[in-house]
Amino acid sequence: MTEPVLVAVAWPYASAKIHVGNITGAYLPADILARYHRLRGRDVLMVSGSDSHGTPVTVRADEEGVTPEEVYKRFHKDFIELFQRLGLTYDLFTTTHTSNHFDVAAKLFLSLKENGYLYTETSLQWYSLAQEKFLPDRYVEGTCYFCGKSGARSDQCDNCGHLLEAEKLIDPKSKIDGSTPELRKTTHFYLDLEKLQDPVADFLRERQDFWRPNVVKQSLGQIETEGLHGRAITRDLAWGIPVPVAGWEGKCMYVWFEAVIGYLSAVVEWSLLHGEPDAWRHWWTNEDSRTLYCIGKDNIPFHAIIWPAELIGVGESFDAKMGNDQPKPLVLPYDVPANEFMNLEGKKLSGSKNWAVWGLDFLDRYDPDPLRYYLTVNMPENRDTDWDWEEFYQRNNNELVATWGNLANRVLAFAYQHWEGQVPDPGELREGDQELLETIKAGFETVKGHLEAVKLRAALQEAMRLAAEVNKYLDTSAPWFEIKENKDQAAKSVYTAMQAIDWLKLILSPFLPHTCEQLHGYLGYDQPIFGSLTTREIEDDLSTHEVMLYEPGDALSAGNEDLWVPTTLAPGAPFRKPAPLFKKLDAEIVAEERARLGN
RNA sequence: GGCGAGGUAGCUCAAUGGUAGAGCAGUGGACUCAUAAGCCAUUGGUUGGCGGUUCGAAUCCGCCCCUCGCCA
Repeated sequence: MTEPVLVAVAWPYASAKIHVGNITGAYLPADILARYHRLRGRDVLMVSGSDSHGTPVTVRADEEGVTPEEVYKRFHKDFIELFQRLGLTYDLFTTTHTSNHFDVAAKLFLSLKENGYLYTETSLQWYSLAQEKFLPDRYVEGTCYFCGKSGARSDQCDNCGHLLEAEKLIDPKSKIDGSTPELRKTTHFYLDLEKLQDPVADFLRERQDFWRPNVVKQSLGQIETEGLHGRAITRDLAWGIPVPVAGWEGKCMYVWFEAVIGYLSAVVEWSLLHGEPDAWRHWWTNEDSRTLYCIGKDNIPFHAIIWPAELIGVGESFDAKMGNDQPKPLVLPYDVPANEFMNLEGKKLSGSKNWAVWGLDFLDRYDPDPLRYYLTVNMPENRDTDWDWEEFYQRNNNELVATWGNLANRVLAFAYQHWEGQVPDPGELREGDQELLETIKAGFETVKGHLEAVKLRAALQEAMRLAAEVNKYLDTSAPWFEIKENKDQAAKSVYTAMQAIDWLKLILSPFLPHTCEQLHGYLGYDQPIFGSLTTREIEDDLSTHEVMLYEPGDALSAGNEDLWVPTTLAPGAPFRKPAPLFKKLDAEIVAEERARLGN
């Protein structure tokens, strides 16, 4: 066992399709990091799942006349298909609707309760007489008593911006069926964030030097100016995890409280599926464990404040409930590299207006690596970015195809033709050859530095810059001239370029896994770099659920060896006939794709 | 309203008090192994606005404008 790295990825909510903004915001950066750490030989576990509970799922189910379970499963199935096709190496992609997650969430809830971090409070909530259930604030609309505008939510008027007191709202109506709700008293559990404020602030201050400023400053700023206040963690709702306390039947844990617990429960489920029930402790109770949370900026407070607060409040109690005699506390987040948002052609993404590029739809027309490339060079790491079809087209053709794909193809095709599928023997390398190789070798260090700091754009740009260096080298040495005069000299040039490509293949593989694997095969390797993704149907006490699993298999990265090093390409070794790695796109796709938007 | 992030070349971004840079696009050139790809050269900026501190400000301070997120 080596250094544990837990890549914890945002849980997609199971009532909306996934678009490119979701992918670049959280899922893709997670996979790039996971694959990088796999290459480093670390014990990587990347987990997530469908966030399957809560009111929006039940509302959709009612509209369609099906059960909430059917709704979540439909979206869940699509998530798995998308992630599999994109090559996102989730060691486990599961769902919150499993008996394991229910059990872990209950243990966590009870740990917080026993440790004195939960309290109860009674408040007034809207109750639908027609549906015989409570309604969340955002499902009740009425007329604003400040500006007189109709369509105001019961807690806030979007027109004038005033916060509203529910009982003063004029003519309240249920958004679901138009009936008139009434206010009723209800009691809920609250997480005592006030009590946890100081340790959470300390936790943030310890990390403020290396966390992204928008994550840490926002969180600390809020604590220092307003302080933290208790938040309700239960709801009057049937679709979710029952509150594990006698007399609380009919109430469930609130989704934002329960879904983040998935980062823990998914690791427990992975351990159970692999027949090592205690394995989860390697990532969760090991002080050397590094946990990285890949999320979008809308989720910052949950991951930088509330989830750490839950973990601090739980202390050693969860481990004790899992049956360990010498229980340890749970590991707090090492980093929360939250991304900003991606817009589309200058406007905010909107699912309801179909102003979006949907993941599965994209993959029906294009390959996964061009998507991964464009989403990485344009990743919203520091600010909001824009998906622009013209730019996608340009970057695909001018960068991915021209700089990198063409480099690999021109060198391997030339070598295959003139050396009959064997790596040329260069003999002694010339000064210029060695210089190029030193330049590319240095890339292992610079790209590593960027990846460790979670600067994925910079890492990929550096790798592409190195590919351009090889193109320059080829222009200078010009093996197509050398071969006419002296094949031995050409062998030196071609070998040097092949060696550089072999290294760049590894450096680029976290970003472009499909085509790098392909290139890896052309270069003559039989053992793949990475493992593969499979799905399985799991049956438990609650239901059945589909999971996606990453299986390292016999891949090079399956072991604990650090592969992030320049290896030597053996002269004389056989390699395979190459083919282009990427497709050049037609300029017409820009207009075609733009025409699809907003319909 | 409060807490934050961002605003630099046509586009995407870099530059933490010391001559504003890179990639792409644009323009010009020589070449041909390669997906008409690659290479060399080059045009292009009132750093959102106003004011202040400083010998010197994209950078520090104040006010304002715009975009985005969270909270109330």
